[in-house]
Amino acid sequence: MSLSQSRRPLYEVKANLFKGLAHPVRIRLLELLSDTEELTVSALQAEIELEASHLSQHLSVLRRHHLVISERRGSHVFYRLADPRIRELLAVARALLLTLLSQDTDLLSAAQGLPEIRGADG
Amino acid sequence: MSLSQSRRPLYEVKANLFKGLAHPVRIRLLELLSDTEELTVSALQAEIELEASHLSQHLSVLRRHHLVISERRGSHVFYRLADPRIRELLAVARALLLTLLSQDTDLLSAAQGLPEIRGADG
DNA sequence: TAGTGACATGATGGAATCATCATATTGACT
DNA sequence: AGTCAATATGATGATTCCATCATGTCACTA
Repeated sequence: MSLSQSRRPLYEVKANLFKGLAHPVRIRLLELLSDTEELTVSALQAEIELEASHLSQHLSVLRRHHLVISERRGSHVFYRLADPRIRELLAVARALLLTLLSQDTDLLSAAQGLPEIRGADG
Repeated sequence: MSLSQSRRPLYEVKANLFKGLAHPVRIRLLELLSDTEELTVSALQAEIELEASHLSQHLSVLRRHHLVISERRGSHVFYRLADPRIRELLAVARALLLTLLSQDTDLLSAAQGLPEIRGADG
């Protein structure tokens, strides 16, 4: 079982990586961590204003995908990016999107009938 | 409605991008297109051995996310990457994964109880 | 314009993900 | 030990995504 993933073609693993990135809250969390090197859950929560358990679940997803590393020090848990390339990945994605957006202002608005954003009024 | 996406914070748009990438078949398609510049649906189908309509739906998703561009010439439809940065994005993702894999051989195997792969036996 | 090949779209059941709520664990302080 | 703050885990209904099948459209040829 341990190598079941490694045995799979790389694009399976890669899809899994992107799946871990495929949520606005998680993107936001990673970007916060891209800026600040290290943050506690409380600090993250203060930034994104999300219910604690909900935030914790997203952090859990990020951990499972090995995108972040958590470390408990005292009564707080500190999170940081698992690898600097993650920052790079987000940067490339941002650059790509800006290019696409400049090509077509409307871009993803039609994208799969954009699942309505909940909580954050657009 | 047209700018509803642009009005949203970039991480929403970015999550949407990653959502478009979050499927092994679509990753595979993009990688095929990364290698070959331009391919017909038939050619793609020959490579990935997928039911025509199923393939078409994934191509549809990629189109909606503006990741590929399709062009009909005669009785065939040609697909290519919408932007060279997409190739770059995949390359960064690959590099990141290789790093993570070397750090932890087991990597994503435990990731969210890896949704069993259907159709393609690993 | 009938027929065939190449793609695309629509509908449907099932799996996976998300948001919310309740509950459990861990550490600091008393 | 008891309590409170910080964080994580589990369960549930709603939404979204995926795979399969049936049908529809466009282009070429006869």
